[in-house]
Amino acid sequence: MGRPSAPLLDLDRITTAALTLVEESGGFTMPQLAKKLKVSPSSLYNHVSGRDEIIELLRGRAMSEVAMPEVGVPWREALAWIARGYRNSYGRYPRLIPLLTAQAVNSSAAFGMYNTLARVLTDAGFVPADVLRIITVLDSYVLGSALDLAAPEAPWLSSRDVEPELRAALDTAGDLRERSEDAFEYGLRALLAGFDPKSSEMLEG
Amino acid sequence: MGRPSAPLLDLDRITTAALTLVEESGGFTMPQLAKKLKVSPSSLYNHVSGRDEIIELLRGRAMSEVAMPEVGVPWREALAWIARGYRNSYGRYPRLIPLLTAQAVNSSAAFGMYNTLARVLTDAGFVPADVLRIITVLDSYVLGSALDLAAPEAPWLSSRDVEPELRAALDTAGDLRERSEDAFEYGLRALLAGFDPKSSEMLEG
DNA sequence: CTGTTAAAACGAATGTGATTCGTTAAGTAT
DNA sequence: ATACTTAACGAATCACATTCGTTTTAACAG
Repeated sequence: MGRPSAPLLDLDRITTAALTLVEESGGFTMPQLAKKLKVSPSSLYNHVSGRDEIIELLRGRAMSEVAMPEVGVPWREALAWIARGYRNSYGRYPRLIPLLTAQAVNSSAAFGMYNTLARVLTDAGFVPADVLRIITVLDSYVLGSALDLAAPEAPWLSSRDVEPELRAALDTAGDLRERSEDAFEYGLRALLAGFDPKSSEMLEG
Repeated sequence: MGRPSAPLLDLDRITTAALTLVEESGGFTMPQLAKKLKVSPSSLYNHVSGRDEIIELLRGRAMSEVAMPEVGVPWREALAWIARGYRNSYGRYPRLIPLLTAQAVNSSAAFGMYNTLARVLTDAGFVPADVLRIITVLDSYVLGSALDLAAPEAPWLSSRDVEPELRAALDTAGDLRERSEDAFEYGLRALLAGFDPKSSEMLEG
């Protein structure tokens, strides 16, 4: 065939097609991706170094939608804002999470967020050690919540060795998205209430 | 060769060898596994249905070491105990996490833990909806913390677009294991302090 | 224009990995 | 002993990621 008049591929189209495949089937392969783009698998290598780079593009796409809070808002609100944005960016594409966690992070998209978090927390009066702790905690919590969202519904309902207390709890549940969202807000409230710059100052003198 | 006098394989040996490979190299393939067991790849299929079953065996192995708290301990202590045990069971084999999160859960090992959590929380006075929320939150937090532990050290140190507040926070950090452990305890304390059966009653009654 | 270079597609080939199948030999129950 | 099952093997299949050599065309320099 040779080079076409108008390029058939670019990073944006590749990313979009890959994301569609991931949402549809929970994964993607190079042949599938090529087929969706009406192109041969080897053509993809004219634009990306390999499959791993496509995964990093997907990470970037997911992270690109996280908005930072304005300056001046109270620190708890700022933290809540960032955490929600971070989680929502993953929540939009839940089946992407297992792919992203299987590979080391190469996207610099996360750094803007970490910087903002550090500034907000420092201004709030937390000592540096606690700033690091809180950033780590929020990061873990958001990622874990996103994973929960990606989990299948099944295990909660299937088994028969469920005792009454657990049964009662499970019976209050709506669908996965709703339950996950609800639990996320509940835990976020608890976390933020548990963070306290006062005790941070006291510990270090 | 034909059938050997003493069986060369069993589930335990397969699981142990796979776990060793995962810890050494972050993953395993059937040929690698077979080689480590001095056996041909196809022989493995006499004992397991496929690679996925081996991953479930690994999940079971990791979970088997979680101890439940005695009855009668205050609910916050009981929760902390379970959360730590759950996390440690993953923390022992950090490189296993990405494998486990990439696949749906089939192991029933988690149910004992969920049942215990539900009983403890119900006895503490939480309404069923909050019981479910707290279980979900703890599950997410522990899994997220384990993932954090599996992450590579690199990204924190490499980049140069790190602002002063973040820089100061990062400079307080020891090695990954220590930092992760420290942050986990910090967040767990915050979470537990933020949970309150009193407000649980008020909202519904 | 015209000739050169780079870009972007292709098909064929390679190597690895998971899994299946037919065969063989050793244990086990009748 | 005979028949059945278990557990190994080697060969074969299929899917996938990636590389390479080739071809066609776009962009550009003279």
